[in-house]
Amino acid sequence: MTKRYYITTAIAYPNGRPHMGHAYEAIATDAIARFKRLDGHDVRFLTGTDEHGLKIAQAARAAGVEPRDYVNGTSQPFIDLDRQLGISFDRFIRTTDDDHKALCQELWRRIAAKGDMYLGRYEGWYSVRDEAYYDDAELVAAEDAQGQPVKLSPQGTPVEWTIEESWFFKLSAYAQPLLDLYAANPDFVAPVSRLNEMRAFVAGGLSDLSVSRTSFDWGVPVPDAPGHVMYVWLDALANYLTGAGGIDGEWWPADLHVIGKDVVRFHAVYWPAFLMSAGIALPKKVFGHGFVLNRGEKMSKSVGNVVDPGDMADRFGVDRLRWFLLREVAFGEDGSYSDEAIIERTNADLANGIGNLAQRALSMVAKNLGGVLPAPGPYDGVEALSDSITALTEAYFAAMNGLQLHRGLEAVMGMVSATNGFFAEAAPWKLAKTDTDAMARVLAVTLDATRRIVLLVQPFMPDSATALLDQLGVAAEARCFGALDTVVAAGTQLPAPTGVFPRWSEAA
RNA sequence: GGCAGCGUAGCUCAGUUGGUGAGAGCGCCGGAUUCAUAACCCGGAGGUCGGCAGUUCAAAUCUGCCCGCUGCUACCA
Repeated sequence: MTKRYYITTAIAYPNGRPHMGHAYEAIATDAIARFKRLDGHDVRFLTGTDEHGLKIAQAARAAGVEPRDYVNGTSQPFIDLDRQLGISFDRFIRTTDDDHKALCQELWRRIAAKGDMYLGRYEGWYSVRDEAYYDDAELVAAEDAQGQPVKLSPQGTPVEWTIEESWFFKLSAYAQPLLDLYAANPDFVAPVSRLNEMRAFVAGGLSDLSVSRTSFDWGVPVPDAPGHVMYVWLDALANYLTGAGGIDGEWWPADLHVIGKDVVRFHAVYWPAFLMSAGIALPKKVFGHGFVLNRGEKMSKSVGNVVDPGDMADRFGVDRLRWFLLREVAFGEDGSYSDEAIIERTNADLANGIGNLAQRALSMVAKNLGGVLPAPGPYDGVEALSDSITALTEAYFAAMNGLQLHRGLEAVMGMVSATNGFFAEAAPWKLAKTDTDAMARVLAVTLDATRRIVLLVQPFMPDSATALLDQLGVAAEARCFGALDTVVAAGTQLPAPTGVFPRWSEAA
């Protein structure tokens, strides 16, 4: 029976254009999904957009269109970006999808049936103009026409203390169950620093959660409660169930929710509490990745450093961008990107490293052996190389299974370095003049090491890896990790080699 | 304010329970080489291990204080 693996990204809020953070999360999650597929799992990969809520309704109104039409337009760029970046999702869910809305209501009914929903009052500073509540801390001090001090919303509109009817979820009842969950399964939230934060937060006591609103209607209607729409997070989190095939979906529970560090609480506290209440299994793991910053700064229009990830991919190439983000940024930590850093990193790793390794060995086979792949055989350093490759392959799998994507690539680069070292030491270009049999063996050993390297790099750079595997004569059915030890048969005719990773020069 | 973490070569970071002269990658400089995408290979320079004071025969590694940074959280107004 094939192992199954259900992985998700957070769903994006399409009230603007996708930015680098979306691209980063999609790429990282895609790499994990591809890794699992190559590792023999039957994978379900879900991503999408979170289309309900007040802000969308406001944006639609500002644009003079219906919310539904508005999100039809704004979710499309996210889909387009995913396709451009080679994101191998199985479903792009939109919370406005009919099956999702039905599921939300079913989830609500289950929670209500458990007795965890009650009607109460939600109080706060409300701006009629904005149709929004604000925290005390968000208000700004100002003066009215009489010079009296008043508080205004961040938009400068008047606010008044307002009480509205709201359904509440008995989150307070789940503090201990959540603490038990963290204790029994310390891997539930990663990195561990996030788990510790959640534990501290929950240990401090939980208040019940307001999970419906009557002040706007762009959301999923609460069953049997006219005028109420669901709290957007309840709606949004439920997408993982919808994407699993329904409330008792075949893909549930999820193996991994990949999310940004800013929404860890929703996924590590609220979500499991909702699920426990509804009597549904919990996801296995929640991973909060860091943010990628443009030259270490948050993108902002005033700083003028807003970067369109699609433009970036066009300029550098999708695989270069994917490689950079996953190799340079420690997965789970914040990272920084810039043109210079991307060029430097990818030139070093891809052009000088993997690409050059493949090219130097392949071109010798082409020139000296008519492009016919020779058989590997003994030579000084072959065993040491083999040992090194084996150890680093293990390191790669350990890192990948532990979601240390950057460590996985570090191991791969170690393999590249070891292979280049072997090649330089054996100097097959000298053997070409003295011992062509030895030369052939050395080239074959080098190419097989290269084959292993490229196999492992597939989750990160699917297109480039495919091109390289074609050049290495690797059959389409011999590209999964189960075929790592399947050496390409000697005598295979290889195509004429062409560089896959051209060196980036400033002239370009 | 509380809790947690961090501050090590230009950059990103490793550095088990304190103990050979403090490391890796990238960048930089030099050498060698020519199969290859001026790449690869070899070597080198460069660090008060945030600061101060302690504990110890011995501290980047332990303790205290200080400075700076980050995350979570609370509160005042």
